[in-house]
Amino acid sequence: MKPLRILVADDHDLMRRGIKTLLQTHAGWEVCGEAQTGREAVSQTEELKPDIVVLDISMPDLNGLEAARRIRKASPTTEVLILSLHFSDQLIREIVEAGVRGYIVKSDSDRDLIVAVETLAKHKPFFTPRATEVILSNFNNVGGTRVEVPETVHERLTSREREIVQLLAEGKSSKEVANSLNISVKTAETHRANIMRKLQLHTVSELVRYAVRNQIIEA
Amino acid sequence: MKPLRILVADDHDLMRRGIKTLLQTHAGWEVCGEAQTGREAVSQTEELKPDIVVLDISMPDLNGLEAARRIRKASPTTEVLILSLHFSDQLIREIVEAGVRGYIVKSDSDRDLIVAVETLAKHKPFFTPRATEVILSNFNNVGGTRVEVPETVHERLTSREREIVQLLAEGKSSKEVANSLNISVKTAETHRANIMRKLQLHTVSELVRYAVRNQIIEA
DNA sequence: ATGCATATACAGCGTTCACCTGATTGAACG
DNA sequence: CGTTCAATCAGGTGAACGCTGTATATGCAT
Repeated sequence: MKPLRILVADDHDLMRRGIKTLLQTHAGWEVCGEAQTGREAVSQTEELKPDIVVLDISMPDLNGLEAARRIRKASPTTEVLILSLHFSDQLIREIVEAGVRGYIVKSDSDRDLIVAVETLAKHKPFFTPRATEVILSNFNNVGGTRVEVPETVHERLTSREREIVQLLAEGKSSKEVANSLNISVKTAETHRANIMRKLQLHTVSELVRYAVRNQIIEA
Repeated sequence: MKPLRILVADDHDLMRRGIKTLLQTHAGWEVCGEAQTGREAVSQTEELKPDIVVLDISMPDLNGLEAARRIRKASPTTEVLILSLHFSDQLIREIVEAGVRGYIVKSDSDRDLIVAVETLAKHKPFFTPRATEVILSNFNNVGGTRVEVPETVHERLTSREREIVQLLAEGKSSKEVANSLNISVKTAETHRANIMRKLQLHTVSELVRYAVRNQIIEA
């Protein structure tokens, strides 16, 4: 039984070493190389031909997403596991399009990392339930008129809803939104509820942070 | 020779496990506990009385900076090592003021972590050259003309209030804050009102943006 | 020691808001 | 011509919120 060979790419030394140590405690797994940038990850992959590449998304020189695209193109049998700091709908969509078949965030447990690598070793995809939800909701849109622009979940909002997202994120109550738009409070509340459901948010706080991340408003 | 006892606090499971593994490979060091939030870190510190606490700066419930303040106050002989994702001048000033004597960023090498812990174990401060520069430049300014105080209104909040700011910004209602802190809803509401008055804010939205700007929470 | 300010904690009361479960209209689309 | 969806609106309920006022402990300066 030859060992499973893994390449670890993360610009944070501490993180990289931690992941390396974690993986190496697993019997039959070997960390065959390390990289600190996306560019290094690509060249190391070509050189070492690992079975699996663990890629942090935020790396200098060449980010993890672009690195993943090149790795998948140059070496389609190499599986890629993307690590990101925060959960991101947009990112999931992009990595799936890039042919990546594994995604976890750093707050996921170390068990998830192990299971993800195990799964990818069998050339099967691994996504956490939360990520799967995003992929599924996106899958539903594929049948329709697909524009070439990668749309975020944000695009699924109607124009009216996007308008209201901003007002809410700016701190307006439903009543104030209603006054601003000359509609009834009830209508504003319905829009608000629809927005929250579509974006899977539950509090104003989350809405504000969403709006800041998506540059709808500034912090 | 009794072992050096270390508490590791980081909300990212992978990171925490990585750090733990790294530290434990060092002879004579023992990770006596782990925490996922600042609040856990404080209570674990009081309970376990570790020699050193390694604190990630961005944690839910109670951030690393505020946790450090409390740890230093409650247990002055316990050394604190702050871990942050990105280098930040402002953060360095704040942690130094909080009596923290060690600071590294996650892109520093694992050697730095080891050396930092070694140094703190001798109750000596550890800062990377880059951090030292910031501290020095700040020291120089103290005597001279201190260019406009970037001191936020934040300073005027009490420790309890800062704690509540974070919970509110994370999306908790007054009721949930009350439950988290085991106080009555009325008290939570009073704190909330005092915070809003002191910071001259009027909506949750403004509070969230304030918290994001001041790195109390992340967007 | 004796005030005085402050941090922390709590309550009543009235207003407002958010959330839930509905409905209706009109436009687009095949 | 039926379906889907965007946009509009309502009633009812429970919770949140703002305001005013109180209580206790602590620390600090006079």
